[in-house]
Amino acid sequence: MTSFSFTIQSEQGAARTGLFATPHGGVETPAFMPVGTLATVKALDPVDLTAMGATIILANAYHLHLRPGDDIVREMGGLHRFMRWDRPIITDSGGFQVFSLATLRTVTEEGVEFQSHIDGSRRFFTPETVIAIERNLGADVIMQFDHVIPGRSEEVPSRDASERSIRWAARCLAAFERSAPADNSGEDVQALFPVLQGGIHPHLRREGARALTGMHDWRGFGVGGLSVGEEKPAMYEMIDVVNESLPRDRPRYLMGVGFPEDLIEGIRRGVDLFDCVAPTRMGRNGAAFTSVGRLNIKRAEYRNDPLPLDEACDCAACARFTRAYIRHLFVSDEILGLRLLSLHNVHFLLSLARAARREIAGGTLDAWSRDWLSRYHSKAPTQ
RNA sequence: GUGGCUGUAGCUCAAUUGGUUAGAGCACCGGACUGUGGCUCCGGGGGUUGCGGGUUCAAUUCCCGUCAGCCACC
Repeated sequence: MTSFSFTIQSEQGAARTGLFATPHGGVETPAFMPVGTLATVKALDPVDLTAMGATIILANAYHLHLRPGDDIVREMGGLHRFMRWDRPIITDSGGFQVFSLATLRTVTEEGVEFQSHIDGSRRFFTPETVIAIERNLGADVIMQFDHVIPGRSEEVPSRDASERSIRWAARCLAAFERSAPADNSGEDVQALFPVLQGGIHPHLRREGARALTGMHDWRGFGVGGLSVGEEKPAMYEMIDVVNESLPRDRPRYLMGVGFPEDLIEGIRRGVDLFDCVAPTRMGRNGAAFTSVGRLNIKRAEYRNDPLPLDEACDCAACARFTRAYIRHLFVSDEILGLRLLSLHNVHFLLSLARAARREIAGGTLDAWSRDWLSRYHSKAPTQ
């Protein structure tokens, strides 16, 4: 198994299971990747993540460049050694920050000038500087610098951002190839993924896919610019379009998604990799995913509830703690509460992806996902 | 015992010196969060203005009494 090979193992409809190989080990797909923007999945230890079965996590080049600095990370032996995570890592480029920190940046063809949200200093990011940062960080998969805009954008701005992202993909690729290890045994220890943009416009997605696939034999593809404010049906339609437009034998990474229902819908449409802040962010804000829907642990009704968060869950939090206790922790602002809900939510998405892999392999994905969604939307995790 | 000050939402305080339906922050009760703000945002419930009288078209506001807390002085 060579580095970054992707082997499809079973298929059902558009959905598939596979094995994505990296220098730090293989990733069974479809997979959910917990987000560790600052080289930490907030509130969780790598030991926790390993125990839950996480095989790959995401970090962020923009944030780590600002603090502690990608030079520091490199000096400390790279991201894996720095944070003590020896399995695969992907770094996002900062393209999403072009969207999320829109009030703090100026976009030009050359690149993006950010005003640091930490100290106000001005930092100019280009496809070339971002690749240098991601080389220093040393993740297995690195994402191109792209231009993300709001999901409901009209055709003109969508085309503008999409075409700029394609030009930046070419510049990232050139910088990536220039910086490939010289003493090589032939193979780069990192893989660069482009990011397909195009908003909610099917023809822009198709044109973008054609341009990217014609540019290079990429090891995988990011699908970006979704889950950024557009309606869910539009997002699902775009996933369908992308699934038909991208090469079948490469992993497809739907960036920033998602909620449990989005994982199911994405997997059914052929997505292989997901990342999302939802489990940890919502966990810190008191929301737990359960098999019968979302549960807000701060609600008064759980004050004396002896049940676990989710009776169908076998995570470390559900195995030991009651809703009443975790609610108490939240109401009292105790940090263990954040940790337990983060743990539970990440476990929830990891086991959801695990279950989906099993169902695809067994050819039962359709019925299973229908039942799963029906139960999830059935309301009332109380009783 | 005498004099003074203060009593408004669970808490801390507003209310243009008598003028619509007494407001705000926090707390409480709900909701939102998708390539990360333990952030933030959006809704909601809650007051016989210590109590009892009086003056007035109108009282949280002025007057009398009373209760409670605090301060000062015998």
